[in-house]
Amino acid sequence: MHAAASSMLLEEKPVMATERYNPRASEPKWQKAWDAEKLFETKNDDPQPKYYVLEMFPYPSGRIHMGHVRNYTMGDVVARYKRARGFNVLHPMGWDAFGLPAENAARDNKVNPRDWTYANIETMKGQLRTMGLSLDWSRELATCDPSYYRHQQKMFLDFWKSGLVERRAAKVNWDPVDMTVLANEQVIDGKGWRSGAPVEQRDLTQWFFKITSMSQDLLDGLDTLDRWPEKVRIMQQNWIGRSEGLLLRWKLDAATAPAGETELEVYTTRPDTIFGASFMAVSADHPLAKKAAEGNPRIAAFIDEVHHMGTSVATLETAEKKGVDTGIRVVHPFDPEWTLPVYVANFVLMDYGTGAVFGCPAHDQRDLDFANKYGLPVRPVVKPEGVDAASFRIADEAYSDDGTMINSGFLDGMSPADAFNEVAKRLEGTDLGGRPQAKRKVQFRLRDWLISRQRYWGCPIPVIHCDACGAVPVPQDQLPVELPTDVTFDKPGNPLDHHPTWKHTTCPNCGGAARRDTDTMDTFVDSSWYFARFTDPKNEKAPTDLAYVDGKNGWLPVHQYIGGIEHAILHLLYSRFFTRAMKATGHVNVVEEPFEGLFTQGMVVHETYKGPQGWVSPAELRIEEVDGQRRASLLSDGTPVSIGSIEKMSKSKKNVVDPDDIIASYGADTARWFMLSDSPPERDVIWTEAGVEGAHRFVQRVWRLVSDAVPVLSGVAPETGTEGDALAVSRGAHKILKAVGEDIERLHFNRAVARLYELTNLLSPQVAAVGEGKSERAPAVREGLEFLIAMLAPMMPHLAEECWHAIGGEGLVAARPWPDFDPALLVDNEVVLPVQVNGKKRGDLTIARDADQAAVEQAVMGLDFVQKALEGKTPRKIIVVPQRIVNVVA
RNA sequence: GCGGGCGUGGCGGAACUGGUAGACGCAGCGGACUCAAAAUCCGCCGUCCUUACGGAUAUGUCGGUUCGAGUCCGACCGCCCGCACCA
Repeated sequence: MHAAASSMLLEEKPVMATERYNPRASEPKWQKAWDAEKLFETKNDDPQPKYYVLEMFPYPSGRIHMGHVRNYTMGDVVARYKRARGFNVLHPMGWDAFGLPAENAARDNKVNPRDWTYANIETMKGQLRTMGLSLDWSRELATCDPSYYRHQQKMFLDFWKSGLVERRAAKVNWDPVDMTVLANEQVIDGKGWRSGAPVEQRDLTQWFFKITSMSQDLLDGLDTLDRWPEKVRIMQQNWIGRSEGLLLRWKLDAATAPAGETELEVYTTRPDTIFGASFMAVSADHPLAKKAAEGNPRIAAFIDEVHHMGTSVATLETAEKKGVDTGIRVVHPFDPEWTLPVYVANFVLMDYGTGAVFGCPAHDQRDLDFANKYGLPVRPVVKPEGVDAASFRIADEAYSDDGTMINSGFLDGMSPADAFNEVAKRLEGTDLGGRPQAKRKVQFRLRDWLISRQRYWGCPIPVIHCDACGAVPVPQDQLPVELPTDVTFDKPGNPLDHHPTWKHTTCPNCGGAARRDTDTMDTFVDSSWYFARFTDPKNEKAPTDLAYVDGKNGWLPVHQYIGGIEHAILHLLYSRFFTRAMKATGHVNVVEEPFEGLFTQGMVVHETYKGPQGWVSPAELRIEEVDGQRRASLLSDGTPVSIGSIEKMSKSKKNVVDPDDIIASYGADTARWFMLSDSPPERDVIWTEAGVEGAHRFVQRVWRLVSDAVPVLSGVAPETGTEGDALAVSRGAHKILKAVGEDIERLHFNRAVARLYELTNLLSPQVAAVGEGKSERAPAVREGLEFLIAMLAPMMPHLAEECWHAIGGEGLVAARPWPDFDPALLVDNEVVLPVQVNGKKRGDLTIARDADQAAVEQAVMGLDFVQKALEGKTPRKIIVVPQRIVNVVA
């Protein structure tokens, strides 16, 4: 048995007497049959109830991988199942086609990004077709197509008009070699991920979507998403990061204040600890810090140091709390005699709150570290319950839990929550410079969405810059602003900017010479509305058709969205924002939440192998078992290879299995079945050769079962059994039919798979029995077999068609309804009750289903094993849980 | 550090709202068929004691609630994921 089992199977010829199922012949045949019937083309005005199932669309990188196979198989099971259940199912597919890899390919291989992308789409589409997915290809879209992005440009302009778009200066990561902005993830240890050059913080004027204007709404909306994983909702909640606090202005001590400065505004969520304050800390970018640095080289040097501190996670994590005293002092709001120093500190962020905080060392770890370093006072103002106020001390660990106020004048004895309100109330009523000294403020962590990218292969921002008129929208009739095709990638920087003519145009306003915006949109914009576009993908007039996009006869929200957990925050949050923005601008009717149900599937993982020359792919090696130990060696020359840990399939570790190879050797159904077996869908699945072979064995087993059934069941009409073995068969089949339906509804595919194994195990001997002349049960067996085929259909659709055809079924299984179970068959007249004595199981009792307490008690006491276990004692009580269990307590 | 999740046979995993722990699959072992092998079919398969019948023990560890705990509660140990100076 070796990893490259494909070659073995390819040599196999159907020479045996028993005909094996041949997926290579069957699968294309049934795919053609579905296409010919246009079975999966969805009509918007079909009267049946709508069901929209969507898997996250792929980036056209060139080839599909096993993660796609898993994702799309799950979606396909749901789609086919719901279709069988009588829904008008929308199950579309498209391409997230803009992005940097196309530009890299263009630079490295001298191919046009468009050509590269469309060639990849062709390849991948062919691969997806071999999987036998029930997709409506007539709705296919690619985000790089002007017919798609023209509408995106229109919506950008609509959003702008509605105040949801803003152009402003922002600090960005600038790679001075590549001459482009980098995303935070692309900055590694303070250096550009590709150029390796130290990244600079630059102020650039950029376009933003004002997602923060919807912070509260995006947060509240999470509560309505009860079919989302808790985990994802919590991640989004933390990302939005709501906090309630106080904006509080401290008066500067006039003797120490720089000219023209009179106050310092801070944001705090702990105004209750105001009597524990011992210093102010401002960010290096704070105006007051800049003022203080004028004429003070020490402060200027410190600010400079902070600016050059790396931005990487590692740097921030280990960075010591540092600061420098500005010499400025502020006056405490409740004690004019009490002044506190103002520091510039490296741990204060300019873009959160006001860029300034008051430090309360006793109750905040950062402040405590800072205070201990600079010898600042540490005064506890909240004490835990049961601790003496006079002796309560804080050394190295700040106290941040609840308690009672101490050392705080008029706040003493209050709870921190009451103290918060008291301080807020008093300072809201105190005048400073003609305004209340404090104001309650809800603050969010969420930042506005910076969408400008200095890239070529993205959606052009439809704006013209005129020296006289400023930033002017491109008029409707000039949309789309299309990307030029004659671009070069040999210079660093933005090819759109380098293009000799593209950016030069005239101002739509004044007619004077003007320039196009050469930035393109973040590709997350493209994926923030594709699910809406699928509802009417050919519409040339508008992004969506209001009659079909949502509302009474519309598709949205997506009923079941399936994809990777890696999109838990950005893609899903952006889509939630975008849908709200579309509603605000009239592109959807009512929907705010685009995805009603969300499922995040686990990854496909595989063992890794390492030889003397580095990582080795599974296809290059052989695995044998020697004395219970698995050993790997190279196929080529037998060199031993060490078996490493199980990790996510990746090119760098070479632990990838190509879906094409698997489908070519085992067929799509085997790959699909394996993806659904064993592992719960939300968990990682380990791809193993043994597992695939197991799945393939089952395919053949089902085929054999049907082949055996053909001669004896062909002319038999299905019927539910009423007595004897026929009844037993029907009981089993109906029970499993019910369970599998429920499992699929809950996306518990692995359990559905286990039950289908059970049904196969149940039917095999029955088909044999019919063959041996026990024909009284034939109708029941026939019915069970039809159930099996119907239930296999969403998972292994080709095999199901072939089986259905073989037993003389009419039409296509894919077009048939899901069978109904008979609830009457699910209840037995007799039940087997486990009998416990003192909580330990001692045996079983078979008794009438409706036996009452007394009857059960009497029957139980008559059992030998109960008497034996009681050892002569009299039971104190007998607990009977109807149809469940009996427990005799002695 | 904060937040979330998970610990069940050799392995992946079942076990509904507390009610027979280990469904189903993989691997393994034994047998049938075969000249032989593959494929297939039948049987066994947590651990310990016992020839067997049967018994004891067992869901990371310790304790609790309960007639009864994999499931609920508390403490601890271990692993995984997310966030991370957000005042």
